Amino acid sequence: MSVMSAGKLKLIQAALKLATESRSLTSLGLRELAREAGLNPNTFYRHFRNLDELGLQVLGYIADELKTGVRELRNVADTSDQAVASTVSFVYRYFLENRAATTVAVRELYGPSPLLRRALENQLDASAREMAEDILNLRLVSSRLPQATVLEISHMTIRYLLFRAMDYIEKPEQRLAIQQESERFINRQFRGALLDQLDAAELEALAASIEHR
Amino acid sequence: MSVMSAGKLKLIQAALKLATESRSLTSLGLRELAREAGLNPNTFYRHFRNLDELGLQVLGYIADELKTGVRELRNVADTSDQAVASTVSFVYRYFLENRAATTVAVRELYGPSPLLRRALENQLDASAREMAEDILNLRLVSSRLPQATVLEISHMTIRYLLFRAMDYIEKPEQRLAIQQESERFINRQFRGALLDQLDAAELEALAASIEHR
DNA sequence: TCCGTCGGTAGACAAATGTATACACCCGAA
DNA sequence: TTCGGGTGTATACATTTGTCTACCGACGGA
Repeated sequence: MSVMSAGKLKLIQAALKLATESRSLTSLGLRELAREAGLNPNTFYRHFRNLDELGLQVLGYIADELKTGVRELRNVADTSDQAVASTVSFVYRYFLENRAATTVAVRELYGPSPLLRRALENQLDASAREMAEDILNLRLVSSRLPQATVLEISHMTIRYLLFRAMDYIEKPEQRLAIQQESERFINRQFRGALLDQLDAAELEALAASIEHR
Repeated sequence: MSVMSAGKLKLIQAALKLATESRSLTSLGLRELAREAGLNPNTFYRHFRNLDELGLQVLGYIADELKTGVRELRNVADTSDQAVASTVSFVYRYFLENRAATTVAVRELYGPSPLLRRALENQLDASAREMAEDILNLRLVSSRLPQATVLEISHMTIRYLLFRAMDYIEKPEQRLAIQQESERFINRQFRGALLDQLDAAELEALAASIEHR
């Protein structure tokens, strides 16, 4: 994936552009693609067997883009006090910078091509596992929460943020609201889960801490 | 919408079928549609000006289907003790019975046509408002929760259930797990929100109730 | 120097698509 | 009975699509 001829790159970027602004990735035409890339239609065949293969390569391309973001995410969460707020802010800014990749991912996650869907699901699962690991390693939540619960909430959160990113991208005036709403989403999930785990003594301690506020 | 000639109905149902099993609604071809419906291509023009108009009418069609379900939903929640569990179960069974409409809704909610997206968003907003009303009227949650919070959680829940319905439909062996996971999702949201509202005294009461378990 | 592979182009083909015009049938109103 | 609108069909046409075969320049290794 790292070394790629100019034409192939042009085709992939053309696919991203068209998939974002007009159609779904699965319904792109070969000639339409070549036209957008400024290439001869037949050049397509030099790089891809068919349109499905192009779709997969596009997914690989955006996966690369998104992976670099997840790595940076770890650093952010590491150094931040308010991990949730800064993580949410970072994630959305990141989706915004990669709006084409984000849009394609959202559209194809439940789109018509089983191949692309599987690939995307695996990608999201991997991200959820990484997120859960980070949360556990950095002790961001009470150790009372079972690992499975943290993983489940990570799953939900990632999907939630991904879909909500579409609104974040397209409705600039709502960005702040979406960000805060997302923070509430995450906090409620973890607090609700924690509530299920606490015993009476811990609840009393919690009550005391509130009293001293 | 109620009275409709046979050919028009055939075309709409053909669109639903094709959109479910192969393509996105926005990428359907006029001839492909007529072929599936067993009609002459030109018959299309007797009922629709263009393909966008067909899309809108399909949305209206599935909105009708889904609305009847929401009404029944109220009755279920009314008579049930474990409102969350039975509601979730009902909603998923309902989506399963209307899998074509559900699939189309999921695909087009963030799809390429702004027209269809707006229409679907309005539909979901209306459902969320109805859900929030029901929750408040039936006193299903503590009155300490602000109305805005209930509405926000309703929004999130509806979107969550809608998207998760795709997996529910397509992965029969995971249905029970998805159902239980969805219940946890909803319960955590409400409990987490409640935790934010409680004062110290109420927390102690909660602790006492746990102790007596 | 030669030669093979890689990336790109040119031209051609059958097939499919959206759309226009014109024709045929049914059925209710005048 | 006649007439007109609603519904469906037949034919036709330009355009677009995917794909095939053939040609071309560049360039790296023998």
